[in-house]
Amino acid sequence: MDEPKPLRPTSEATLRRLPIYHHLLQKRLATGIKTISCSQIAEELSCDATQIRKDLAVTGIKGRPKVGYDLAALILSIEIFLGWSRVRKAFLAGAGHLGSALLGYNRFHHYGLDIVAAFDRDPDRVGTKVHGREVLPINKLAGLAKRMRVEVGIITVPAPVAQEVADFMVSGGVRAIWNFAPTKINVPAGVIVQNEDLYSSLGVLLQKLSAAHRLR
Amino acid sequence: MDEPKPLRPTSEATLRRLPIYHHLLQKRLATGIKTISCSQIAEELSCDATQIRKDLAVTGIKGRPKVGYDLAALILSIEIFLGWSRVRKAFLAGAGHLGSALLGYNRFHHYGLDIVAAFDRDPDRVGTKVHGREVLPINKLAGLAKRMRVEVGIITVPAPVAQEVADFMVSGGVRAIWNFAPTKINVPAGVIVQNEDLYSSLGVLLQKLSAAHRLR
DNA sequence: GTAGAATCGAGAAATAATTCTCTACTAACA
DNA sequence: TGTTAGTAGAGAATTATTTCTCGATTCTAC
Repeated sequence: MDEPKPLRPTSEATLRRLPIYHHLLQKRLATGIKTISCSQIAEELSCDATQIRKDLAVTGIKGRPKVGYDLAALILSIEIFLGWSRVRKAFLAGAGHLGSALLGYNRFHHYGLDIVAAFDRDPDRVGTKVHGREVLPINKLAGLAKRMRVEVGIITVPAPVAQEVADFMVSGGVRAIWNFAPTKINVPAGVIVQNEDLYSSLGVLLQKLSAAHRLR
Repeated sequence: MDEPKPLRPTSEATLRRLPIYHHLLQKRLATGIKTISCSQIAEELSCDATQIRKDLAVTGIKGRPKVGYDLAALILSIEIFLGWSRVRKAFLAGAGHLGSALLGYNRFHHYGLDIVAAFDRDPDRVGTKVHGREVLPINKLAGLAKRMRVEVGIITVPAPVAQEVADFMVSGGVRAIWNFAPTKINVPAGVIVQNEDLYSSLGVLLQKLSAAHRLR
């Protein structure tokens, strides 16, 4: 079980598809089947079988001709590759609507993430509980992150204060930031930022809708 | 002001970047400046100026050498291209944590979307109000969508019921679906689906974090 | 005016991603 | 014990995307 040693990092497109396969595979595992082939996955997701084969290859899994992959082994292989097998502690900053929704996702720990505390600047929110986690004042974030060795930060504050919050996280030793604020945040080299801009998705959706209108 | 006539549809990568430029441009507009160049945007977002120039070109905007683009015109050009200038009605299905959070976004109508009603299957939720919108029973969705000429559907229900909800939306004449459920939904040709899988984003983030660990 | 610096825009080159093709292997079946 | 059909895996070909290069344009300063 030697780790794949990628000279170049895996492409973002592949990384985004792996969780989609994972969802499907788990659904299939529940039905009791033991193996699955790329052609079957491709059929189900209406995409190309070769692409799936290449995607799965990055996780280091080996399949057998005429049979496919061992389902349980494949799921595990994806989980290990994506880093879901080791649960990492996360702090969430911004206990508004979206932040609360994320705190309500109680399956994140199956996907490698444990949101251990929430932070907010609003004194009315501080001290309340959201889905079982107490909301702490934002100025405690950096110190606590360092003490608790928190690796991941989640930003759900408004855009104008996102950079400030990111700076707190970085100074607390956070190594990866999941940024839901629609703004660029600057971090030192080595800190990973994953932007999650709802307006970008909405833009894609509505542009396609507009383009479809235009064609008729 | 002739529309750009793309032989091929604009790439998803470009569509995703346009809203990011839009955010920055609006921030700059507030400072009172009148024009902006690709090099300035590139500097701010730490990316390539040529890429920005090509991205902006798809909207049909024209710039002037040595000056750049007229800021207000550029913002408008992006908004028109993305379909944000015409507000479309949307129904949201699934008034749970995430659904409520989306209903709380009160700026969507600036981005071409007006969520006019929410639907849910849970009788305890039906009849309550979430951020000013009454929650209606899911079996009314299709009929109302047709009557109100709703064009967009937002799915924030659990994965196992996502397909069923999508079918309701399609039968109600919805032409584009924003799917937050981590599962594939099947729709007839011509209906646009934009998947928004949080677990995919999380996968990207955590894999990069794991890979960074492995390198040390 | 004229020179120089900055920028757009278009096409070429380089890079990355996807899809195609072929070979070798495995299981089921006659 | 062949024979056949289905599949993984590797590499080639194709396609898409990003980056580079260069000429044309326009503003600023002298």
